[in-house]
Amino acid sequence: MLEKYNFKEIEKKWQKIWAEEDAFRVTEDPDKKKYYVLEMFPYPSGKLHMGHVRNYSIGDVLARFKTMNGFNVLHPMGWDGFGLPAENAAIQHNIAPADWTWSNISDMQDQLKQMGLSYDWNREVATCHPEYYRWMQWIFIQFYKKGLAYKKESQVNWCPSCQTVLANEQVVDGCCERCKSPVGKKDLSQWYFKITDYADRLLQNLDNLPGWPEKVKTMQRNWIGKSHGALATFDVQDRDEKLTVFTTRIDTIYGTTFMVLAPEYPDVIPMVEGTEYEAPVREYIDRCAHMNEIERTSTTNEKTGVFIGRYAVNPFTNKPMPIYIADYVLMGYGTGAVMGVPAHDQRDFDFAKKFDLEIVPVIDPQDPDVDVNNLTEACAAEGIVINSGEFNGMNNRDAIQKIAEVAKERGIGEPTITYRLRDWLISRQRYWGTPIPMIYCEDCGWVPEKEENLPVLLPTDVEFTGKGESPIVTSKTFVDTVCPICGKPAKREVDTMDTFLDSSWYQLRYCDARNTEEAFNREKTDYWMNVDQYIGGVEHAIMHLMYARFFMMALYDLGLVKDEEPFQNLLTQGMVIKDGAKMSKSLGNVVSPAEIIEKYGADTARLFILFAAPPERELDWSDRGVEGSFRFLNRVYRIVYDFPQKYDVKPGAYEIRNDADRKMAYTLNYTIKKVSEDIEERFNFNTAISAIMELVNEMYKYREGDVNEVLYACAIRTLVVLLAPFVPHVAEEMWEHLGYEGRAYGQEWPTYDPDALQKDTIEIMVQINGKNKAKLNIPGDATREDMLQIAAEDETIRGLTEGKTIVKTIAVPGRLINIVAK
RNA sequence: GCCGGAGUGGCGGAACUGGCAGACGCACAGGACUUAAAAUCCUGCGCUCCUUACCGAGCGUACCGGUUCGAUCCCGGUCUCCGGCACCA
Repeated sequence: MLEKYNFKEIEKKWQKIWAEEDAFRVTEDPDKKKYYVLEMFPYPSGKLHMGHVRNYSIGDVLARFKTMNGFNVLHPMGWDGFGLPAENAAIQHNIAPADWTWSNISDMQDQLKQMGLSYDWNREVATCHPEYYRWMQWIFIQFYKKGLAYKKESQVNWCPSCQTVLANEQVVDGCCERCKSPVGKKDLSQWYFKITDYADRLLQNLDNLPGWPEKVKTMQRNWIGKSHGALATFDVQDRDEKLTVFTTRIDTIYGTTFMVLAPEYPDVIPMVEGTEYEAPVREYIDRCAHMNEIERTSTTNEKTGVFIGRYAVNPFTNKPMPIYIADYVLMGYGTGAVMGVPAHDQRDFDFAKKFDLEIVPVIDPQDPDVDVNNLTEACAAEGIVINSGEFNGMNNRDAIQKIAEVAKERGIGEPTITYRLRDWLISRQRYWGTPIPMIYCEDCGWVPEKEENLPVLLPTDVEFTGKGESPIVTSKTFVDTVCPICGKPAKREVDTMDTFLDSSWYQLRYCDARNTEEAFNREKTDYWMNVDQYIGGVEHAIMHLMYARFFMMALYDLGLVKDEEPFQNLLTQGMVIKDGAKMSKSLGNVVSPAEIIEKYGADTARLFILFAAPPERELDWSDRGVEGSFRFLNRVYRIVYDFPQKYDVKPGAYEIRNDADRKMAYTLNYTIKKVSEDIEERFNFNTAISAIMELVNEMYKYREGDVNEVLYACAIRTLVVLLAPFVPHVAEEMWEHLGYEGRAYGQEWPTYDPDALQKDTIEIMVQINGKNKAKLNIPGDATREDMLQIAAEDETIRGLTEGKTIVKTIAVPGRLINIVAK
């Protein structure tokens, strides 16, 4: 070990040793308790950013800590290799997406290795590798056979810039989640997964995930959007059609004065054909069809719509009510038809005002501020039912139950549950993704490729045009094939899978990454799964984390895994920001991990990022703060470097000779306790590190005095071991310098001596009427009675209470005394 | 609009179960070492007031109120910020 902390040489040296020793390889060991730490794998953009550094530093501390605590730790890493940027690179720079991606993977792997992360690289996966997507295709076929995958023609979200369809989850504020372009509509035949079959399980199981942040669970609950209500069926006057609506407020059905259908509602055209209403209705439908998501859902209250010339009959009042089409009704939710109750729904109220429709109040909130016969806005409050025949006088809550029951008896409705969640559209009109292993035969229809023929390889003879069709259609070798059933000429599906499929099961593949016979071996996944701790950004709260849960449930139903949930505990780390804003090129506040590692080393980068904030919170990057962490490592390095020159002593049982020894031993044991608990129970690495800093400060003070060499040797040794999970390179260097066997990382995590934490005398606070007034030294084991007696005999305290009547005294052992005096 | 979360010095943050608010670090100031600087080491560092100084007093965890011997923590209300959902019937 050199006198000066030369991080570059140290880090290079130890990374080489770890690689040579294959130090982090793990295998299943039924005799050891397992622990599976997983960080969300990156998209191989080619460059590591600070978010990655934070994510992987957190995971690495945990993995190393658990290993030192005797667990058999699975800590893998891989690449979410498919995706659009590779294809854009192909269009812009004429590079094959595969070449671009593999080169990025290689670069990023180097960067990760420079961080000294304890990954078992033997288990590395890349979703764009044929040996991975082969099993992705296999899983798709199992889902298909189970009836979970289907192809359907429908109106889909279309990103005009990415030239592909998007899942519902990928449309954010009416814009493409990736490129922010306004999303349009398009009629296409696409593959879907029946995630809606799992809506209730996805929702229910959230209650069994105490290790997940409440925030993420709430977001998923909102997204699934379970809603209790009722269906009610209305006859159309002089027609055979019936209109069924979904409502959560069947108690207001007597207040229905009109009906509204979504413009896409299938029965609209037959109802207007050949009438004077046909032309305006067709025009309105056409106008809606050409609006993009933003125009369509703009939240201005200005309602538009067209009367279709037909009337529906209210089954409870038998009154005819005009039927409209209007774009505020959405085809994708409920039934695409709603009953208009202007008195009690603001949207219906706005619509009624605009089209001069009748407003009939049916709930009286019994509020003096509300005149139900002269409403200026819809009244959604609860109250007493009025104008509703036999139901008058009921509380509206009871009426919801009662009217639904009566409707069911009369065959005009029933209670029902609706979800906001839609089926998952998984087709993408893109090249760089897993080919959907389906074949279309004129005679047999859609047929899966034979499993022994997998993988269906991505063709390389394609042209990247950037037009609205999968580039794979340009391949001369891919499309034409034969039907796996009848052997006639047939055509392959040219669309690829949404990349979120690839990342929905990678945690299973890591358990058995090199298996060429099956996606994963059941025994191995039974040993390693579930993931004990999953770590990643909160931006994946809905999409990735819900898709992965769905996959796991479906695989469970297929009998392939033992649990329904993939991730036992979830930690969502906060963003790394700088100067109060997200790091971005446009703001020019991007700090590159490569620069920091070059200037200070990986250990400093890791230490700072863990020290600056607790993991869930945003982390404000500070260049000065990094220097502080670097200074601390230098300080540690020096105190360890100085050690053998002064004392040729090994740690062992130490004797406490004086107060200084006692204080040193206390700090040492307290630090072990604090660091262990902070990592284990709270993931508060910031306070764990600050405790180690305090230990170092104490050691600097202690070594100035009369040193108990055995105690001091213990402190030095413990310091290095405690630091090993955080700053692995320099910890190993110091360990080696101290002349110990093995590796710091191979040591057992230290335990503390509870006796050393017992103090003979402690200082407690004395309060008078709740205000701090004095301090008192008392024996550490003083009881409540002892404390009160000591206080009563103390002159200072007598002085403070002189002339006052003591009303009450409170004593909390080890903490304080409070005297209430008048 | 509905549902979450947060608000503490100049800054990042700490206070874990209602018990000394501000640990640790950054920044800043002063000192030691040095020909000098860097590095390092030591000291101080919430605000206001009193005091030559020592000592001390008051205020203080977004704001208003409550419970309690005692509140950053519990309860009620208000404000602000962040996140999610949203013409979802």
